[in-house]
Amino acid sequence: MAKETIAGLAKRLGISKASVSYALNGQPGVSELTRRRVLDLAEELEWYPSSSARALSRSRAGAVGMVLSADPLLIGTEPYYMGMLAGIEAALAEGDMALMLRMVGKDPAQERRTYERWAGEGKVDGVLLFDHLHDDPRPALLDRLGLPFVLHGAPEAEWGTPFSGTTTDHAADAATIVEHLHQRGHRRIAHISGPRAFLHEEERIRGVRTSADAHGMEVVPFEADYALDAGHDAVVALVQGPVHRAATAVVFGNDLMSMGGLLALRELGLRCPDDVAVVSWDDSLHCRLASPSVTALFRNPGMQGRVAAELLLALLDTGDIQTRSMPRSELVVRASTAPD
Amino acid sequence: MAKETIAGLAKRLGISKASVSYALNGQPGVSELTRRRVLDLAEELEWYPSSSARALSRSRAGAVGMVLSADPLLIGTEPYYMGMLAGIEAALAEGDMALMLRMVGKDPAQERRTYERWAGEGKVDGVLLFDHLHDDPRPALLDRLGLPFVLHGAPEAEWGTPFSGTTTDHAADAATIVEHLHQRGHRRIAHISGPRAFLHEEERIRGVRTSADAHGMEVVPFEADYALDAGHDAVVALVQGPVHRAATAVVFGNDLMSMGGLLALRELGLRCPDDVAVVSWDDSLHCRLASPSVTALFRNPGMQGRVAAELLLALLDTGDIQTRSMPRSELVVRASTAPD
DNA sequence: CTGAAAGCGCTTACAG
DNA sequence: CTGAAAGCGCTTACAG
Repeated sequence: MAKETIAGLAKRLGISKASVSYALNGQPGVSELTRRRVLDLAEELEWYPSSSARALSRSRAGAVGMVLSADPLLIGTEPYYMGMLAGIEAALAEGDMALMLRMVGKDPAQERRTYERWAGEGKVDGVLLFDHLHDDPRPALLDRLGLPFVLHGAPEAEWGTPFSGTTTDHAADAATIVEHLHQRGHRRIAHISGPRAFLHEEERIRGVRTSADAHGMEVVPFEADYALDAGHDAVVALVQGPVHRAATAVVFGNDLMSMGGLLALRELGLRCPDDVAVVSWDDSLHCRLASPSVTALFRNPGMQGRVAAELLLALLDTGDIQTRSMPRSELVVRASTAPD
Repeated sequence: MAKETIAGLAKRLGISKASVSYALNGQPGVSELTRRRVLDLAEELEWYPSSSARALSRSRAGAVGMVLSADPLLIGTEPYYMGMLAGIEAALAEGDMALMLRMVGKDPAQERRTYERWAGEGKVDGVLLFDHLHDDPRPALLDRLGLPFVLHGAPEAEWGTPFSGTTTDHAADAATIVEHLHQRGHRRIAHISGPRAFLHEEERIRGVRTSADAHGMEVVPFEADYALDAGHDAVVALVQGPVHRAATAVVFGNDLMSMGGLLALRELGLRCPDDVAVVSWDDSLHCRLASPSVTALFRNPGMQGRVAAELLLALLDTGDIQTRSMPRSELVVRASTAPD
């Protein structure tokens, strides 16, 4: 069974290749009857047009790329990524786009070379970008490479972004968390953030401070790196710091750090939530299973991924640059901030 | 800057397209000097050959596919998949192959259609298969489609597999677990497995029974579905069963079920490990963080993924069908089986 | 070692 | 609405 081609179908049906192509692609130029005959034959033969031939003649790869550039260890334990991936993939599949996935370590050079190569080879039609950095070199790079992209989870920008992306109101999320803690009676809180190199962490830090100020609360900021140990060590450092600054609640930038923090509290003989309450900026099974279970912000990674992918599809289709703001995240209140 | 092509490079260098192609692909037919000039120019121009043109003329996509067909919720919370994915991707990247990822629900029809389409379109050169089933229709399907594949985590087969794959000695893993429990003094254990539809679960069940028999231990098998709640409910059912069959240790088929089991024990007022010890067939952060922390089998998903990908690369390259058996997994002993 | 040419399997003006 | 033809950018015998 030699591989069928469009020429083969045309011959079988006694029509031209062009007609087969038009029929296949839902374009005008063929009668309904002919179209049906083509479609039926393709289905009967279980035949699909060659994606590489199509890509070559259309100058369109039919795929979008995604580089996961975090520490593989972190990625593996961060349910956030998988949830997002599922959402992205679902949206892309609906838009008939394949997902090309590349995992590189925390190596910016590798990520850059991947984009250069993808662009040069025409391997993908666009890419999804995460974790917007200060002076992020990637947007300029991708522009230069002519590779369309969507930026996921960018802060709500005052500076009129010249690119597509989903935006999250991190200040609103911060307010949700801070207000919850205020309501629970906390007046001094610590905020263990992820690296400030990420724009969203800057925004969160600012948001927490602003909201705390508004409620007459004090905030101790602390920069960490999302790892379990980082959360642990941050708590140890905080507790061993000057007593007069002791916080009664700690907000962690992700679920892993929250878990590390919980371990540290236990080691230090502090009880949660009685001595120190805990909130995680990401929800996950870890938060649900921990004891005490951890109050967490549900950011709906699946939905966020889906929307980002849809923006990219739209960008590729129509060239429309647009931003979509994500709905405010919901706080899932659990035992770690329970009123005594 | 019009997109460069091989013809452009040839003209710039005053040589033929063929020479450029030979130079690029490390094939004989060009002088070293010419080769260098071509390579240097390509690098200077930051130029890469079009992947679709290459794919079309070579009849090779330069990508392999992977369908994740488990429940998205499960995938998101199962660190096993991400670890494996990282290993796979690393190996593929080294072999200059792209990874095409597709996530479908627990819908066999969707998975099948994905393969049909990938094969028909020539979108991927091969696929990676997981979770070998009883009477698995996929190998025959892929053979019919002419899509090379590697089966990951197949049991050590007596029946001379006609296909490439990594094999795991599940009986040996079972022995590791059972012997550990025997040593800890347990004589009656329960084994909450995943679905028996998976060959590896059958093997594990058999292995546990064999090893238990050898040590004069009794086993209560229980089939579940890997979900958190399934682990929970299984424990409840076991505990509420006939008293004379009460087990002093429970082996869970994965980490999620172990967590569910732990929750159930707590609800039932049973202490772990004092009343009931727990072992998980997969290690993960969950096992490390749970209280008590859970003794678990470390199966090294990253390495397994890497090997599976390497087998696929070899298969695509040379057509060599081979199996590679994975090293025996290591048991990470933690509090859930600690001697009192 | 090099050049001219056919071919991979589609898409898309263009003329009828 | 249909057919003949060029073109997408490579690879690969083939003849020199």
